[in-house]
Amino acid sequence: MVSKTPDQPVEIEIPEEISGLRMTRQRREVYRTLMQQRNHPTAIDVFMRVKGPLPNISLATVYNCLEALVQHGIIRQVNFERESSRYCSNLSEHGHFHDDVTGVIHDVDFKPGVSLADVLNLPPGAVIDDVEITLRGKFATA
Amino acid sequence: MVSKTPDQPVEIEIPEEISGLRMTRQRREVYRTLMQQRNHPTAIDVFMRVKGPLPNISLATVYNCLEALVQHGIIRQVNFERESSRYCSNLSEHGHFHDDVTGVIHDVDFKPGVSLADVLNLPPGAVIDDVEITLRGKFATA
DNA sequence: AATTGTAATTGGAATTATTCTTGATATTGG
DNA sequence: CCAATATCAAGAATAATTCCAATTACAATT
Repeated sequence: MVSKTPDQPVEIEIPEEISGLRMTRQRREVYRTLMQQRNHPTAIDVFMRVKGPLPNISLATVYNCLEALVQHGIIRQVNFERESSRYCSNLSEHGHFHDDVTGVIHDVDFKPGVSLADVLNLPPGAVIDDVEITLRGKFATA
Repeated sequence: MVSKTPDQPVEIEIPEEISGLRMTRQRREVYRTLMQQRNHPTAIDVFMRVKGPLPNISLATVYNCLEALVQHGIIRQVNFERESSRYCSNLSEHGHFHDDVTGVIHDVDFKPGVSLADVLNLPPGAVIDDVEITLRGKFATA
């Protein structure tokens, strides 16, 4: 049995509906996974994890759930080059730093008060709906 | 024969070797295409275009050439979400704005004098090797 | 100019991530 | 409860890209 030690990830309560999307059992587990596993899992990562509570779920359903969650703005889809998409439940505007040595992805927040227009020469009249900032590199060896 | 009208795209001279990469006929044409066609073509776009001067070139070769050119830092590969990769010969650091209405991609330059670290809370010790900034949106209707 | 070794190219098969299709199940409104 | 609708599962299909084995081109050397 799972002991509910304090400070351990306890079952997260997820409402019946989020942003107009009905939470089915499958969507709930997919979303719960992303809430708990903050390391930007791929669809397959999520699939393997969700198989615990829902052994009969199919990969197609995981893809469907992820898509539905993305469409409703409940999670974000993150792409690195042409690798498998990754998903994250951190909705605050942020970029991603991909450590080429370990493969770990770190969220990178914007400094408060800066806007894109301060940094980029946007084409006049452009209305930005979505921004994606991805960095690759490594950590300096002490 | 081709008339060399001034201001028209004239055959671009491409040396025997660039950044240590030997220029074969195929690589030369692929590169020439990217120099002339600045609208971020996909591999297939390049393939179709290069079939003019080299009717027997294969798609695999186009992919090989593009990869070789990218590896040697002669061109850049640009990705939007999970769409086909696009390629561009503009090596100056810049981002891309994807117009969702027309599909056109616009280069977006950085304002002079700004550095990433001014804008982002980079993880301490992170050494950035590559930056990708992609924007999606549309143009305001006058 | 022939020879030889290396690198590049071709064409097709294979792979990978993802999407689509279809029939079965579940869920909700009346 | 029943019909309408939405969701799900399983596997087939697709699209982009990569891999592979067999030529072919090239460069250096004789």
